[in-house]
Amino acid sequence: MLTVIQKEQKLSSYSLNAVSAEFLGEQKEDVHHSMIGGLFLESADTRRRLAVYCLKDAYLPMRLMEKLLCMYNYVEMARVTGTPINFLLNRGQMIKVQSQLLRKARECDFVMPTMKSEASNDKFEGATVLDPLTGYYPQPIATLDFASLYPSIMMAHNLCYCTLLKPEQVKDLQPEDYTKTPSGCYFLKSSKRRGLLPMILEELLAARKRAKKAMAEAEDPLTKSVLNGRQLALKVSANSVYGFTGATVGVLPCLDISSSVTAFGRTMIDHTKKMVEEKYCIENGYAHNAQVIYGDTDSVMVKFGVDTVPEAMRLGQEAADLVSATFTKPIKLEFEKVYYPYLLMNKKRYAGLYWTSPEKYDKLDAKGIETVRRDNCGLVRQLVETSLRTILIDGSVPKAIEIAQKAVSDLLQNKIDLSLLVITKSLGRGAHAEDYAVKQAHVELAERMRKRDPTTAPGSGDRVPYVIVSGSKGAKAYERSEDPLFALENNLSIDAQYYIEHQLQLPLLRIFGPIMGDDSKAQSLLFSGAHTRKLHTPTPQGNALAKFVTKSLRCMGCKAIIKAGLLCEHCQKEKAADVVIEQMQEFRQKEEEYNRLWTQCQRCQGSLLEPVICSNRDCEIFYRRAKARKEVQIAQEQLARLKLDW
DNA sequence: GCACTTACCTAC
DNA sequence: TAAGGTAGGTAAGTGC
Repeated sequence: MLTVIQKEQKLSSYSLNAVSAEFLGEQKEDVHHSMIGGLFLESADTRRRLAVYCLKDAYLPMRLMEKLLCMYNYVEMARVTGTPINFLLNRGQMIKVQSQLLRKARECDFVMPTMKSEASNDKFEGATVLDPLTGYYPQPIATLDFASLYPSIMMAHNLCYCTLLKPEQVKDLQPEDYTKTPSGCYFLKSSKRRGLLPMILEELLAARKRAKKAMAEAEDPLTKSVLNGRQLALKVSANSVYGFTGATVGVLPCLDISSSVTAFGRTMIDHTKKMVEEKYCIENGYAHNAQVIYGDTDSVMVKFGVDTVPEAMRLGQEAADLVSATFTKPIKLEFEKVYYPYLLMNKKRYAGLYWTSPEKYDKLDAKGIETVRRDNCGLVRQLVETSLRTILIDGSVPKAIEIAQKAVSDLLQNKIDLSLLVITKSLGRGAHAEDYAVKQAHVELAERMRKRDPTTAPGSGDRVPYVIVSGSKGAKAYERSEDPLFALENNLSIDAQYYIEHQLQLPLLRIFGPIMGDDSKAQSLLFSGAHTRKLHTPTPQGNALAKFVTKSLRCMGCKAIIKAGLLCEHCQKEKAADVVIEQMQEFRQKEEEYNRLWTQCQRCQGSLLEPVICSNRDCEIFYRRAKARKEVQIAQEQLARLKLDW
């Protein structure tokens, strides 16, 4: 489950405790490793406690697996791509494309060449990001998107290994038999020969359509979000087909395909921008000149100049249809949503209220800014989020300023919960300081933690949580980073000034600046004045810091802070553990049901590990014979009777 | 103080 | 060993 969660979810922590809290609203019955020996030896009661801790650690991943519909989604992916489930877990995207390619190749009587690929650094030009006309837009902005741009390009132009032509081959062909791509490569048209990649993409997109439909029909929000995960996984799989052709470290790179795909994409976004701006202008009888204020890869944001959401939607829809008609099938430009109001901060950074129906907005959508980045502390994320909400939804800049000022003042008075000041960054590469060219706060901290206790220090790929504590003047941030728990235990004080100048200031100014139309005014309102004066009666640091303790470090009975374990001495007698055992018995029943469903031999109902055929020799022989004599059909009928979707 | 590089994380 | 792609913003360290 760790592998599954790390692959599928973007979280600040991947500990069993954090993940369970996120998806199940439950936590571990934690016992610090130093206590295990003592608990085991002491008495039956303490051994029971130890057992409960172990059981719950086993129980939580099972619950996660069930809640996230892992089996359903992985079985679906395994079937669609023809890839074993353990490959889906332990390997990357390429194996899926390779499997599909092999399957399709056999179907079409091709063999796949074995390439002796030498590590090359060949790069190719990617997508266009239109220069943004940054600023705050109090009027509706319509967004037009190409649906699955890269896959649809490959399908529309029949791009594949088996349709790529060498320039000298082109001479013998009629012009209507091939396409020349904007990057100067030639491909055979589908009327001559259908490419394998386009066929694969069709299947992936059909599966995605099914998932989207199921998502729309689902009622439970979690099921909905899991099905959303599935359709996104299929989308990534479809995009990976393009990625696969461009992966020079892979088994079958073909940059003629990938660079043709991006080249088509570049011409398409330019064409779209031009067409929209040329059509929707005063000269053509419209009230305003439409303006494409931004666009990235497959999307354009259009300011039609109209004042209401319905008008923007109508024009957006019309424009999308108009542009779509100029492209080969299945390329399609879709009108998706209107942003109103819209704050465009920079390339790949914007926020706005997201409307898909004229009655009311769906949500506040934010891209690229601090609220969606895991390497910011909670305070910044929270403050940026509430500021945006207050400004975009309530329309009140003064109220937003008040909130921001309060945060600055709280920070200086040590009133901010330490958990909100924790920054996390992932430890890349070898995870040792010497592997890096420049010193960084989280890397240096990991190094120091390794010296303190090598068993618990973060390793390669882990996310390192840290806070910045006060230190000597002029000390670099990497010298003042500290493990939050260590800071708590040793009563280290937080460097409020650092958090103001290096965490809050610029993100807030980037929001308030464009909205107030004046950077220096925003600067002086937020970061100088009465609220920035540090009160002379500093709160004892212990109190402020003590707020930051994960739940697993609190007694389950009275919530007192304890170093490790389930219950403080005071509550030791309480039987909180019984609850866990009860829950587990309930789960046990579900598990049995689940086992029945998945692990019975289709012929003799014997048990087996993989849901195909058990190790009973007779069954195995039966199965192989059936297959050998092309009696698969019989097996399929049997399956159908058992209502299993083959 | 400034330009440049590196690392991280995101958008698509 | 196995590893989808490129574009791009931002913060902080480094070197002049």
